[in-house]
Amino acid sequence: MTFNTPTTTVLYSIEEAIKAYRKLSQQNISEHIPDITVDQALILIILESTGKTQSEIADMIFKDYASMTRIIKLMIHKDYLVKTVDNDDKRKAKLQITAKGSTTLKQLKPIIVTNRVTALKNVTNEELEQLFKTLHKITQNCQQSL
Amino acid sequence: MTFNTPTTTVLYSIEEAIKAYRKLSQQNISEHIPDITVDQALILIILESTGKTQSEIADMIFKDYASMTRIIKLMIHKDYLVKTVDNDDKRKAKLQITAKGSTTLKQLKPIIVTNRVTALKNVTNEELEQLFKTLHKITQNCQQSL
DNA sequence: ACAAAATACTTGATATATCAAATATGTTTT
DNA sequence: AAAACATATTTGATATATCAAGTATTTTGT
Repeated sequence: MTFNTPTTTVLYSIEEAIKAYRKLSQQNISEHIPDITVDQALILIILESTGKTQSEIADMIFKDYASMTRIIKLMIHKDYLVKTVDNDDKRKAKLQITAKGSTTLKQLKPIIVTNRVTALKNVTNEELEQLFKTLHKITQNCQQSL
Repeated sequence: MTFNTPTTTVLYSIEEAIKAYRKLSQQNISEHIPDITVDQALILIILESTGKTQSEIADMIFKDYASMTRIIKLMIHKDYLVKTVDNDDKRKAKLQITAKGSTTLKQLKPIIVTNRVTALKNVTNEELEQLFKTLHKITQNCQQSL
């Protein structure tokens, strides 16, 4: 069991890649929509297609529920969302996209597509599939030993 | 240019994998050393082998300089590090590991090795190499278009 | 029906992330 | 040598991450 420098491990490369992608994404989003973050954009997109609850969305984008509460609060304050109580289960929050949120969503989509294309330039389908597989293996390994 | 749900892209899988790994790492570290974070552990390891400045370490572990200042401040407060002014260049900070830091480092190393082994269980060398290559490509793609 | 447990979300405290502006020291220009 | 610029770090403001504890609703067990 030799001890490699942390910067030489593949887990470091994973971190590096995701940070680079986040930076690119945020920058391109901010150029057009100055007051929204990558994660807030994600939340808008998820809300558009599904009627998920706050916690379900949090799980989808790997956020803590506490963080989620605060992010949602800011999005409401910026008039991207409105929040009402779900009458079928009053514990649940019903989140809806506002008109401003809808307009923003339209602007966001092509930017996000471009970001993905940029990030995955010259990455073949085989590479992508392999990447998926290996990452999934790593994720499973980590989750199983908890 | 179709718009895929964000959760179906490989960039999502990258995020998922790194979050799972961070959670595993933090949990295993906390079991033995309750008051240190994964990143603080990394800083100790980097400081042990090199005489890097604060900013250089920040670059290595993808931290903002402002964050770095605060992390270091906490590590000093917890008696893992001491900080003095570099006499050759008084702008620079000289960081040194304390006795407590040294002891902690000894405890940390096997934990970190185990975490890596756990995360990469059943991942072949070919897969690892391929993973490195593809991630590097993605990182380059993102950085070049900034 | 009622207490206990579970679920969905919130709040508080503290750490970290990020951007912009500030400070202090070094280097270069003229 | 003074001004202009560059580098290393810090500080302030705000957002987010994380853990623990709290509140408000269901749901379950008996």
